[in-house]
Amino acid sequence: MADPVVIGLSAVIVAIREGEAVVLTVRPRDGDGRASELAGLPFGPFDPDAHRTFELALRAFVTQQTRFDLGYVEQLYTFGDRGRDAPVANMGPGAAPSRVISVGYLALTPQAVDTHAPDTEWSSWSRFFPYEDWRGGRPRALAVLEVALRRWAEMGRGAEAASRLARARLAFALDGAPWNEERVLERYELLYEAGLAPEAARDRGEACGAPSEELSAALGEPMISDHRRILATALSRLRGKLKYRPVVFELMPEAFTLSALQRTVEAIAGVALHKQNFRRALERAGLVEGLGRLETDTGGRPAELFRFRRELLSARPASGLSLPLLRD
Amino acid sequence: MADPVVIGLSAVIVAIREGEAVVLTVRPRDGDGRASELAGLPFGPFDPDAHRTFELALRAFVTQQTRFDLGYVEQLYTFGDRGRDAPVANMGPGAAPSRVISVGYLALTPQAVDTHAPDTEWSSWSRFFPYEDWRGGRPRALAVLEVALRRWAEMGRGAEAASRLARARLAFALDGAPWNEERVLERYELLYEAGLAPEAARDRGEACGAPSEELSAALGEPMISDHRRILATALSRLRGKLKYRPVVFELMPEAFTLSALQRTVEAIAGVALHKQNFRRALERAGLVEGLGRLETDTGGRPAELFRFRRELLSARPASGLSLPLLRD
DNA sequence: TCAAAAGTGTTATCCTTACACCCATGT
DNA sequence: ACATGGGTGTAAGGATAACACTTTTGA
Repeated sequence: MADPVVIGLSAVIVAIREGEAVVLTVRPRDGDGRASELAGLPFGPFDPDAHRTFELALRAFVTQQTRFDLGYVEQLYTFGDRGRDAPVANMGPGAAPSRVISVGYLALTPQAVDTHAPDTEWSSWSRFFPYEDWRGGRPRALAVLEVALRRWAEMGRGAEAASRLARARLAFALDGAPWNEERVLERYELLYEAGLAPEAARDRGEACGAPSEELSAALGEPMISDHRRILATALSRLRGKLKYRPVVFELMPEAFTLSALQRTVEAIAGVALHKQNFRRALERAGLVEGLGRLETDTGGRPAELFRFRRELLSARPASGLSLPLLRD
Repeated sequence: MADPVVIGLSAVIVAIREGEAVVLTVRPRDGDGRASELAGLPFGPFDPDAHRTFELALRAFVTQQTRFDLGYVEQLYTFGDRGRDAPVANMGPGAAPSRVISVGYLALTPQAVDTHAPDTEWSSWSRFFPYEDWRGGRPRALAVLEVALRRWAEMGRGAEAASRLARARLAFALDGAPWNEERVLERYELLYEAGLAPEAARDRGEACGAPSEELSAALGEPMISDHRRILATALSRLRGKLKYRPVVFELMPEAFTLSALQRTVEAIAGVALHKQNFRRALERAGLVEGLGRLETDTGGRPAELFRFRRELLSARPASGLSLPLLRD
């Protein structure tokens, strides 16, 4: 009756490095030891006999695979749709399973330590989602995508065309629609549905009709199997959670300046924030406490160092940060 | 290496009935056809060959098991910890799997139709979580739990005692701490950890030290395997989501009065709301549109009927409702 | 002395909260 | 007439968004 299934675990491990949000990626090797062309997330099979919980299993294999110790971890989503490439985990020569289900996890860490593990590196978000960064104003990639999306919309029959256009407008802030930074997954899925994301053609088993260099760059780099979908899910979740839970601090060192905190929030949310209003909101929330010490090498006037009042986590329905947008 | 695992699907199907939030429960039968003493959620094995996605599989088995068609569905969480009873799904006489992983889903439906399926019924939340309903002020069950929780806290050694007390205070609004309706899962897990929830003793394989009638009633009815945990996850998610996505409307009929809408929100959130402010917030959000028609059998002045402007779902970053609390 | 980045003050506006009151129907 | 529930107005206080300005360092 119900066939057994193999469970895989995938980890989106996020850190901040030089003001950019980065993700730990790997290049898995095939049987002949050749590294894959595409990057992927750290992933591994879940062995129910060896581990009591998913989370323990995840921590174990990530440490083993990337020599990296996870801190904050949360479950994201369980991906099980057919029609997407199954992860090619190294499961030895047992009976090949008919289906791989993967449980995605989001992990946050305060320092993007170089792991020196083979085939492992920190990659910027924008490598995979070049259109998600609005810190410097509307990203150029969007102009390129807009053309392709409109063409796709026009190809719809009857009411389909209008509906496609409406969805594209909303997701990608076309024709003056407001940008919503949380809808990362929606945008990725639209690009997938429109057949623009290279993964779509690959999953259908078709050769992709090589898009222009420019369009390829605007779409971002594809990843192994459904890993870019998992990454999009992680970014959506993280951008949303930022606002109602104090998760940013999991990405910060013990002591930090308010500007560094703001740059971190901006890197995650992909939008520029209003300095004073950001600080006022922080202060009102009481999330942070001055240390009296100063950071001197800021390039200008020294900045006071602050710490997250971690004790609040257990002491209050601690809320997240508001994102006072900076208009441009 | 990685042993295969069987995946089960569980559904928390929520509706509103006579102003109460209700959940579809079943009483599974064992081999001899005897119905279980405990209620459970509808659940079934996931057959990867028969179904392309989890969601399709879920819809199919729920319809088959309860004769009920699901509308709104979202994935909740994937539960895989060892140490909790595995669901006893009817999987025929194949090789017994070593572990069952269950993917929980939340479903919302506008009418609590009687399904007339055998062993299936609509149960009020409060049967399983009597302390979660603050609509009529602080629930009496909390006074009973408070005594038991303080006893548990005192049993901790050293700093453990203080930490237990602090956690209990926050989760259960003791000593003047504010009530946070979203922390349903946290409360359930605290009761489980404290050994108060009957499931805890059962999972440890111990006989439970029969608590008083009164305490039992305050703790709520236990469920099969980890279903009460799944239910708590669902309630937490739903209470949170209410505030940032217009999900309530999935529980309403096409046309409804504003009071009925408010009663629905109150039933889900378990708190009483301020009428005028609730309406003002609704109006500002523009979520709802008057139909001009009136509902006459209200018991007083007839009320105008409204409809949810469903077109907004695709047209805007539609937000949820604010919960303007009514203080008492 | 100037650039660069830190940090402060102030205002108009909007939203939230809280109060009290009027309206239309059935019995 | 009155009980019951539907529906409205308005003012105080707090949060947000937007403005421009001062301070402290290194080069």
